[in-house]
Amino acid sequence: MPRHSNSAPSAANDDTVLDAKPIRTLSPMFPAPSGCTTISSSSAPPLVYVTPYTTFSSGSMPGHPAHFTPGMFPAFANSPTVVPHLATSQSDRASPVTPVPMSVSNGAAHVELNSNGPLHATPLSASFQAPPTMATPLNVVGNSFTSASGRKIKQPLHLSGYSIADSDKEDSDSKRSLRKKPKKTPIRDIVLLPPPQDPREAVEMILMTFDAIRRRVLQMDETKDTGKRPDLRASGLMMSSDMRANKGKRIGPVPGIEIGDIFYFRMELCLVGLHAPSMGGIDYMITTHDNQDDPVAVSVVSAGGYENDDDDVDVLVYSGQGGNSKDDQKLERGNLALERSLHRANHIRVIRGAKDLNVVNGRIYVYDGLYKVHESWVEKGKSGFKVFKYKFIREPGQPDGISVWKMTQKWIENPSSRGRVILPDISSGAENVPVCLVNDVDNEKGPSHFQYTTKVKYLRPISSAKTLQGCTCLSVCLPDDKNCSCADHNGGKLPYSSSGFLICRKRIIYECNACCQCTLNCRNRVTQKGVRLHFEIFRTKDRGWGLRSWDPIRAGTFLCEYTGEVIDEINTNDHGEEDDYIFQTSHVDDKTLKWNYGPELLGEPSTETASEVFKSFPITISAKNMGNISRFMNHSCSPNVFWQPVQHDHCDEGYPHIMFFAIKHIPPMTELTYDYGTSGLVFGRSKKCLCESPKCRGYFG
DNA sequence: GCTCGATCATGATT
DNA sequence: CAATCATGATCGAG
Repeated sequence: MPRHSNSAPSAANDDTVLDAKPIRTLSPMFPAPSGCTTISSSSAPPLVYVTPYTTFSSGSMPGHPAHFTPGMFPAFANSPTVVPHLATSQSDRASPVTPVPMSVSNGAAHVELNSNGPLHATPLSASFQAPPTMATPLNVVGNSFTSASGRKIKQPLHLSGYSIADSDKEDSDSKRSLRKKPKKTPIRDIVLLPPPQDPREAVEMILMTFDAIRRRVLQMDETKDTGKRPDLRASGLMMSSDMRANKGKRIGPVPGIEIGDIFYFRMELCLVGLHAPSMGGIDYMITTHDNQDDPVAVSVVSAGGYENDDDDVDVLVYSGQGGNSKDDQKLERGNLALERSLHRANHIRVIRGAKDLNVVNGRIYVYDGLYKVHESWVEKGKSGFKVFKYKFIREPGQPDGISVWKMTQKWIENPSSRGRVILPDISSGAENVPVCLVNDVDNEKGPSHFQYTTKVKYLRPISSAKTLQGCTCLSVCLPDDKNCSCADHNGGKLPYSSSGFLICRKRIIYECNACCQCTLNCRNRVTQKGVRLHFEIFRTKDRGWGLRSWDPIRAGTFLCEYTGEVIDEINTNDHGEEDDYIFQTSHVDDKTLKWNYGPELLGEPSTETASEVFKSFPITISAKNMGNISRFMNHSCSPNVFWQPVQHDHCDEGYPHIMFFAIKHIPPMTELTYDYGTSGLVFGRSKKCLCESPKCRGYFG
């Protein structure tokens, strides 16, 4: 039961209108009886929400300094042309084919209505008020707003290498010179990628780019004392380039974000429009109601920083902000917004923090869907000061969120608690971690027989003119060691972060080998140590068996190797059936290419062009008769896994190890898929694709 | 040598 | 603007 179907909209996304039935009084906060709430009839207005996919009124979209053209970015040279879908309504623009900046194309303009008339959504610090006409959507993303907000812009890292000839006239010098505030980073120096039409694609691209920059900054900064916080460096660069999705606050679901999505940094939540404050736990917006400002909460992050109990997955008791155990909390800011949300009964997004021991800081954020505040009260905290408490209850009918995470955590602690198990370890102890075989779907008893192997079986002894060479690093290879020949071999830098995440896709990664002086603890030995995650082979609805993980997986994490028999040619069996377990390096998809993006945004020239990096290798592997968990990984045109050639025990560069890594953060229990690619003109070998991706090519293999 | 908490300094956003 | 359920580094305990 994968929760993330590529095509099926979640129940929450259909939720365009807030239900008006919960009626509550404006129960006074002071004094409040501890632990109880007053419910009585009320005239509290229902809050109706219109999805942000309303059309833009002509001219409401401000001029945007960032232009891109298809093909400007190398890897998009053969991508479909970006459709300038606002061109018709933007006929007064200088250029009729100005593509839409990402943050605007995702539809940040929205309006809220209630039975009493329009309820205008106004950003907190917006200095303008839109005319209160019902028909006009209020655009909260205007450039004038963002520029006038006066936020401190950090100069980005050196940006060069690309230029955009087309400079905007709207943001003229005269306009700019009037402003005293620090001006926004000139975006024209950065090439923005075309915003994908699909909101999910847009969100994924933002997160992927963020993490690519973050990893690269981390790698660069390791040798210096300066420059901490790669997450902030990456997000600052992206924010100043307006590379973000779903800008502008909104109530309810965020396009492209699905329940269960996981995040590793608060800034990721900000970049995709899920939760704006970089530290604050409560995000709220000012609405107007009866000509009065009325704050309502839109999202909260429950990261366990306050004294909360978290036993029930559908209930969240959230503490108000402020006080800091040194003072009474006050009914202001977020606390006031939550109180107002109680009465307005609007949906609030909840992002739950959870412990993940695979991560250094041990924290992960899970989007858990929409909740409503059902009660509030005041109690004395441990320090004796007043603390606001808000009881959130999860709206029914939504896909499982944090409950999936809690379930898999239990299984990891005690694998026997996993039900519907056919085989507790399909590898029979060959892998470091047992691999469950399960079937939640039908009565199939398991895949047909094969020999489980963690090693590749070569046709003949691997021959190479060169012999293995090793580094002379003692103990472990260090990032600043100029004498490390292995770092040298990888282009001067160690290819993995200190915690073992791949930093950038390369044609081949060279890990330390048997000839190296360093120990097995060396960070340049990742894939050679084998499987680290809790995988399970599971029965899919309609695609046979598949692979997924109990652990949440961070982008860049090594998953497993494609093992099997190296073969010369693809054989059919006695019955003329094709070998369904072939791996070839024939095709690399867009998303894998994009994985390397980011360093370009840092001003680094692309060192290797796509054609060099992704030139195919002669190796063909069949996992039909023998193999490992990789043989169960299905194809998808929107994959979450890619392959990366790695060398660590021989030098024959035509026959590298094929290692799989996570493209993006992958929630537990999400099916792992990679792009099988197309073997070109081999008719008859193509199979109908069932991946349900909006970008599905329709066939593969 | 580790892991785990507590504490601290430095933060970006609205 | 100042407040904020971040981060990562550092230090000490176990």
